[in-house]
Amino acid sequence: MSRVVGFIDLDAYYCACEVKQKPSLLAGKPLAVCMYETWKKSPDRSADMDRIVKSGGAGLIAVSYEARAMGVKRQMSANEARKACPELITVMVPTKNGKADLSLYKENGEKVVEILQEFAGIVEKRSVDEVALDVTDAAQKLLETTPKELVARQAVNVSHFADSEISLKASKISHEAARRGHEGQHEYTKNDDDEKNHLLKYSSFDYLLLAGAVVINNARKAVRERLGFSCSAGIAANKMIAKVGCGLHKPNQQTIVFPRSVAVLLKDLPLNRLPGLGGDLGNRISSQLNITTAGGLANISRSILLNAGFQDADNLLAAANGTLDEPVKNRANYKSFGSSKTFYKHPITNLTIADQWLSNFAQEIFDRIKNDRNQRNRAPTNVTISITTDKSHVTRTEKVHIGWSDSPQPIVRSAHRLLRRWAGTRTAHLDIVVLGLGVSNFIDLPANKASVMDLLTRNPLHQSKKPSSSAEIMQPSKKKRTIAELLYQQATTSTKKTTTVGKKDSSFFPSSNIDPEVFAQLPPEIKAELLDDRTRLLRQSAPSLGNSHLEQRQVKKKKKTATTTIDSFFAPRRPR
DNA sequence: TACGGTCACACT
DNA sequence: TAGTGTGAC
Repeated sequence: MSRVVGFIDLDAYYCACEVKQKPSLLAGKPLAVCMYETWKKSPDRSADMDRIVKSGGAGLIAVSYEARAMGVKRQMSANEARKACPELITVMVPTKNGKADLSLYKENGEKVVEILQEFAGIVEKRSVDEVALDVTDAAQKLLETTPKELVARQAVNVSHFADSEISLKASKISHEAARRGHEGQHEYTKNDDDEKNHLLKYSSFDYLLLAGAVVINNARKAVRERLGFSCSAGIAANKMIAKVGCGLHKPNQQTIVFPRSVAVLLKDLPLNRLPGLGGDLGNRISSQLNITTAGGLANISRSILLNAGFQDADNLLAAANGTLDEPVKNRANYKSFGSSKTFYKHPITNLTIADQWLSNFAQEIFDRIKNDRNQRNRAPTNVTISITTDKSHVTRTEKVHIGWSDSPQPIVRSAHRLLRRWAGTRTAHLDIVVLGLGVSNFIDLPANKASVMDLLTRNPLHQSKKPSSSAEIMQPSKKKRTIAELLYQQATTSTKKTTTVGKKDSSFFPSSNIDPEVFAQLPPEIKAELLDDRTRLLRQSAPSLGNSHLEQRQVKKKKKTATTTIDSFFAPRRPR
């Protein structure tokens, strides 16, 4: 069953966030946001401070359309950019605790998603500035209440069409040129081509797309009016084509791709503008099969693709034909949070410094967790550190119990433990060039903080088996402790006796105040987690056998055996 | 001499 | 599962 998908991309988003901070200074100006100088120690600058820098600054991470028009490119450094465009205003990214602080952009991005959720049943947050919406239902409703001719007229008034001359011209230019800006990138003005299009006969699905375009336009208008952000959009029968359509006219414009226009749109579209083919895979396809466009790929037979070693031939062809139909995911928030920093010029050499940074990261991440937890009653269960040296890039993960804990300590301790797991016996010259920390694997929490603590905490005054009222359990005989604290105590006070893990539940917490009966009733995965924590903590007190030298791997250098399939966002998971 | 900091996901 | 690698913004 065909869907109506809108793909929304916020225009020069980081710049727009900065304009929102200081409109009188920045609105309408050629503007770029640059990185802080990662190698220098300088005072933090919070989001609300004046962060305009007249010299210095690292690479650009966002460029306003005004600046793009004057030749400023994203891969420039701030100094290069000012040279190319003397009137350019460069704003440095906010910093906190000695690293970039992207919360200004993240928080605004979440507000955008909240607004968009009013307009679509299914909302997929794809990045800080991109959202895909399934607006099929909303479009249908609109058609039920409004004459279709009127809907079509409204849509035509605010939309481009993918098969207009100007759209097709935009489809032919390169990936990089599309970013630089082109003729199609100006505020919408009506053109005869689109009017002509309107005179064509619409199919019933065309009307649905037109209705979707009206919905998307309303959504964009709401974002602009309430938050001040302009955005561009594509409307099509699937996510991938909606994204391609979105790129045809920017900023602050939207483009409809009718099914009949898909082939002509893709015919001369550079191959690397197909999502997922912008990197190695696209390059390999291009060079091995001697093609440069999506249309060219569409003409290659499946067997030739397979013979050339592209196992994902079916999806590649579906992408090239515009029929790849990955549904819009119902996910409006992140699946993981992370924090990282490069130390290129001054690599981290010892555990103490690394510990400090990890603690910083943990605090930042924990702030996000608390916020997220209050809104969504969920918490992560995995902690991962990521370490890059000259020679290697590795990650190390372990389980963590956070729950409703009010302290970042569980994350800090995990991070420090993982660091040592990586470092092994080596204590000097760690040479860490990039250090990162992340949390993932969110689980839903019981809505009520008290209830979980009550469940897991034995209260000697109330041993009865009948379920206690919360009023009863809310009067603890002594201060309740978190699971982490209990486990920690357990581990550190326990003798080195060997325990058969997993054999008899009730013997596991002899000196803790977790009620064994309660523990026995816990879901198996929670049990396992607690037991894992415990054994790990016990193990921690034993001398660790450094094995980092065995774990080191050569940094991958442009292996041609990359197996990545076309953009995982768009490609259906292959059956296994 | 240096794409910064985060994301999601496929594969094994 | 934990870990590696790619791709994208």
